[in-house]
Amino acid sequence: MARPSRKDEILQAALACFTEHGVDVTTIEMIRERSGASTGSLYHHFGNKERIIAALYLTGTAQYADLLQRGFASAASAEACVKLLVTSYIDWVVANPDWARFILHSRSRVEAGEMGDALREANREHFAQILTALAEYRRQGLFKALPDDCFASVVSGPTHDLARNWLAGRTQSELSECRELLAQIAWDSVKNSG
Amino acid sequence: MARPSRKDEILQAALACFTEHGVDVTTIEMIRERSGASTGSLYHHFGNKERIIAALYLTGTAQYADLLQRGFASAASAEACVKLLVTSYIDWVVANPDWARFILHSRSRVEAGEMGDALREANREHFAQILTALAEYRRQGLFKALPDDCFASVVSGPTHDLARNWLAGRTQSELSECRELLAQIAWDSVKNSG
DNA sequence: AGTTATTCTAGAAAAATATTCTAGTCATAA
DNA sequence: TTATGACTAGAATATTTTTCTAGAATAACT
Repeated sequence: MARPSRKDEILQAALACFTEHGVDVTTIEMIRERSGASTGSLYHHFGNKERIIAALYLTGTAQYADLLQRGFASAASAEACVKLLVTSYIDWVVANPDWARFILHSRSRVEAGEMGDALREANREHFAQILTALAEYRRQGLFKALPDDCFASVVSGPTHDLARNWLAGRTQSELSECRELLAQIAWDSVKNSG
Repeated sequence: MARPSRKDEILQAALACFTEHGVDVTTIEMIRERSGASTGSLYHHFGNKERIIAALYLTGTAQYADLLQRGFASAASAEACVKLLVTSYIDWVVANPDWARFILHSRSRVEAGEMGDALREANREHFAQILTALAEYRRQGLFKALPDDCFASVVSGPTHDLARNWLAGRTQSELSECRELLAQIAWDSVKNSG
C-alpha cells in the first residue's frame, strides 16, 4: 500500500471535517490544517472549495455504483434484482456511513455547481443501466405497470428514507436489521400479483 | 392585508435568493439588496445567516405540520390516515415547491446549528403525534407489525423520494399525477392482509 | 403635547474566510 | 547537468460575514 498522495490526503481530511462539523461550517483553513497541506497545494489540486466537494461526491457515488453493478451481474431473477437495489444500498451505507452522509447532503450543491452536468449525466446513465437490467422482466409482465420514476421511488424510497434517518441518528432501529424486511417489502410493492 | 414587516420582507427575499441561486451561493449582500433592508436591520432581526435559514425552515415545516394536523382531524380509518400522509405531503409540495425544495435541502444544516435541538424536538413531537393518531388502529391489528421507524419510511419514503426528484426536475412523471397511486401503494404496503 | 424608552434602520469599520499570486522545491527525463 | 513540469509554500488580495456606533421611528407614559 503506497503512501497516499497529497491529493488523497486532502480529500480524506475534507471528508473528516465535513463529517465532524458539517460542509458549510468547514473552512479551507480547517481542511488545510488537518491534511497538513498548504493553501497553495490545496488550490493547485482543486481550484476551489466547490471542486473539493464535487470530487468527494463523484468518488463516493462511483464507488456505490460499482458495488451495485457487480451485484447485478449475478442477480438472476426479477425478485433478486429488486431486492439487490435495497440490500446493496444498505450494505454500502452501513459500510461507509461518512461517505453516505456526505453524499446525501451534498447532491443539490454539486448539481448546482459547475460539475452539475457531469453529475446529472452520470446519474442518468446509472438509472438507465438499472432500467435496462430490468427491462426484460418488465416485458414479461413480472412487475406492476408503473411509470419509471415511481417504480424507482417505490423500490428505493423506503430504504433511502430510513438510511437518511439512521445516518442522522434519528432512528431506534438498526439499519442493518431492516435489510431483509425492506427488501421483501420492496419486492411485494412492485411484483405483479394480478 | 397589512404591509409585510421588514422581518418578513427579509425572509421572503432570502427564500427567493435561495431558490434562485442555492443556499450556499447566496450572500447576505444579495438578501440585503433584494429585501431593500440594510445590513444593520438584517442583523438586528436575525443575528446571522444561519438564523435566517433556521427561521425559514421552522416556518415552512410548521406550515406543513398544520396542514397534516387538520387532515388527521377528519380521517376516520386506518386507510384514510395512511393515505393522508401521502396525499397531504404531495399537496403541500405541489402548492409550495420553493419552500419544499428549501426544506428538503436544509434540514441537516439546521440540525447541525444552534436551532438543532429545537428542530429535533419539534420533529419528535410531530412524529409522536402521528403515531398516537395511529396507535388505536395498530392495537386492533390493522397494520403489519413493523418497527416505528420502518413503518414511517415505508409509508412516506416513496413519496419523499419522488417529491425530491420532482422538485429537482429529475422526473418525467408529474408528482400530482402520482398522488392516488402512491397513496394506494403506501396502504398496501402496511395494511395487515394476513 | 412632551418626555422617555424601545425597537428599528443605516452604513462604516472590523473580522473572518476564500482565493490568487509569486517564488520557490523536487522529481524526472533529455 | 540542466530543462521541464508537477507540486508546495505562504504572503498578499478579494470577498463575505459580522460587529459596532449613531441616529430615526414608534410606542408608552405623564
